[in-house]
Amino acid sequence: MGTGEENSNLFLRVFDRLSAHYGPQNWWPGESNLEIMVGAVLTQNTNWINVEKAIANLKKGDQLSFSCLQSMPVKELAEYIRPAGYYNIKAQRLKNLFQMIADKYEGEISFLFEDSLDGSRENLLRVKGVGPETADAILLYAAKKPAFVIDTYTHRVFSRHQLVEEDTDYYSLQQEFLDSLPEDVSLFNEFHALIVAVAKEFCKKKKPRCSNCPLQRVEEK
DNA sequence: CACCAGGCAAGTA
DNA sequence: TACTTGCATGGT
Repeated sequence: MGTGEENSNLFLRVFDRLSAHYGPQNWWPGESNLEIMVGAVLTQNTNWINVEKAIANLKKGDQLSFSCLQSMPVKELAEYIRPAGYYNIKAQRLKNLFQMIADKYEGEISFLFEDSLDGSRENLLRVKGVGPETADAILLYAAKKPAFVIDTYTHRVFSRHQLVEEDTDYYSLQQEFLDSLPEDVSLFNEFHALIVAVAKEFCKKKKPRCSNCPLQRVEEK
């Protein structure tokens, strides 16, 4: 990957451009699978900086373990995660997630991750508050399974560069990535992180700065 | 001051 | 099915 040669696969060419421009992203920040899972819920429609504050609160109170979080009243959890915004609903969503792991995987996160990709995704999606992006983020970044994460940035960057249809949906867009990329967890990990990096610099909603974007004319072979 | 950030669910028509 | 709205703090 990223040999410097221009790749004939358009999506891999995008990856090569971004990889050459930005270098390794080292996602996902988080010291444990539990921390990554919690972060995946907390970052819903929320700046990552604020998620880090919420996680720091849990760590400071020595509450970042499955048993602590599982037994903690939802109202108390909400106070710990307050800086991440939407704290009441996110506290309930985290409780829903822990309850599913308790019910279906004996309270062991490792058992969830030992399940098949499709099986674990189904159970994650059944949790109220876990949608496709959150589920795939947990599967890719915590479980290290080949689930390609789609987010608003992915859609914005690729449609703005006219690499995909403007009105595509989550699963169609994800399928395009799965169809054109080798099934490689570290590639999926890095690619998603690189898309976020380029979007933050060049593809903000309000200020589209397209000059000097590393993806200019990537569609031409 | 307005706008946005690594979504999701529920309500409406 | 296709919009719209609530959820909420903190940075620019």
